[in-house]
Amino acid sequence: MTTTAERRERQRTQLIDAAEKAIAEKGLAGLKARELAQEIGCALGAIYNLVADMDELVLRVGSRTLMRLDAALSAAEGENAPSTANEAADRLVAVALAYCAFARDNLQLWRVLFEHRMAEGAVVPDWAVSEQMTMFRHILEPLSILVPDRSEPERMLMSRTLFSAVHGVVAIGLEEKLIAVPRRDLDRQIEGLVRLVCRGLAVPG
Amino acid sequence: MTTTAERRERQRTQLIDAAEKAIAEKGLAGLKARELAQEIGCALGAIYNLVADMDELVLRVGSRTLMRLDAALSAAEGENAPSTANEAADRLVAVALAYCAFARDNLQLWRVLFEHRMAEGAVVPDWAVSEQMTMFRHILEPLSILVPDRSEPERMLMSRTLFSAVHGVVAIGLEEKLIAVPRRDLDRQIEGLVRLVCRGLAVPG
DNA sequence: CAAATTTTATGAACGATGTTCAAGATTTTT
DNA sequence: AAAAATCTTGAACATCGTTCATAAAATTTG
Repeated sequence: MTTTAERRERQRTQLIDAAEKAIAEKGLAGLKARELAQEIGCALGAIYNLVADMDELVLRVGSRTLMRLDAALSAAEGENAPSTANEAADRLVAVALAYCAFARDNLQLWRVLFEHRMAEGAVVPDWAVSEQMTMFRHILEPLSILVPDRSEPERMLMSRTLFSAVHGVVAIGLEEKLIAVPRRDLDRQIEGLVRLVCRGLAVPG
Repeated sequence: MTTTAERRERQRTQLIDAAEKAIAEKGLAGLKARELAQEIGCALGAIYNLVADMDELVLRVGSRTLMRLDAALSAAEGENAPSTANEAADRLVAVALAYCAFARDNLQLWRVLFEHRMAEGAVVPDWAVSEQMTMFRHILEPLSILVPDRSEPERMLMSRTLFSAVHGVVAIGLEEKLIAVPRRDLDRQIEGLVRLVCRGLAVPG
């Protein structure tokens, strides 16, 4: 016997599945309430029993994307923690390249993480905000090898900066409004930037 | 006596003015055809005699934003060209900080440059694409002082990478979905990144 | 177990939106 | 001045997300 709550939860999952698929295939603008309703076989209005509005649906899809991104970066990190400066640099390069690969392979879903804006006046719920810090974690560990003399808050800020820099190169490299950058060149740019930063960090301040 | 063409051109300018103001105040989502028509005192349908569609209007506003951005970066460059590595680094820092300041002062308009997506199937017109390369120019000159041994195409790619990196820091720093970064901290992050890269470039390969 | 009550599902209707187009107003040409 | 070409108008259209009275279903109660 399936309770009402269970069925509802299953339907909510179906809804997010359908939304994820729609965004992946057609972008954020291709997310239509009516198509979702048809896809999961419910009435149009029933969607609003599963989520408050489309914004929440987009946030839930974004949450999934962040989870998968985190898993992809973790996979790129390999087994044991870096112990030398060279290993730390290699680790940072591997994570950065994994970020780029994920963005390329999940272009539309990845874009939603940064391009989506809430409706007028609405605020991003707490659970969605707290997830966002996940990504910096992958950079913090290698950094503590590279610059062990800096304080933890300093390294935190450096993590954010380094992540943002790589993110920028990926974002503009994958922006097809500009001249497209070939895959190899983009990877080279990213590796070059990360190694450059590591070299700069190695030089005494 | 004003010819029809002149009046039309004036109205087109009014339309872009109104669109620019609307985006600056309320963001891209606050751009409404009916409000624009009311603002410039014409019928709703008349807008489509001035621009093909809303996409073109957004591109024209973006073109203006790019012009102003270019002017802001030029102003930050000062008078004479850098001749030493230190001067080149200072120049790059100044340009990067000017980019950040412009983005902050023109947040909504600046965002449109990167967030706007054309309608399904539509392609970005050539004039809009060619404008986009403007920004890299401000970085190329200092780079030729910093790394005179690299080839011009190589420096071109490095310009793009450095611009993208700074852009990323600014973009994520100004993203209010994440925890807001205080103005001073963001400026420090940017200066730190640029100086780090310059230091890395100074070290022999 | 049947009746009453609460909860849920439905899709037509609403208010916005960008865009189109037949018809009327205006300008230009003859 | 008449005729032709052009421009302007705003109602109408197609799509959106969202709401809500009503019907269906599930649950609680007697």
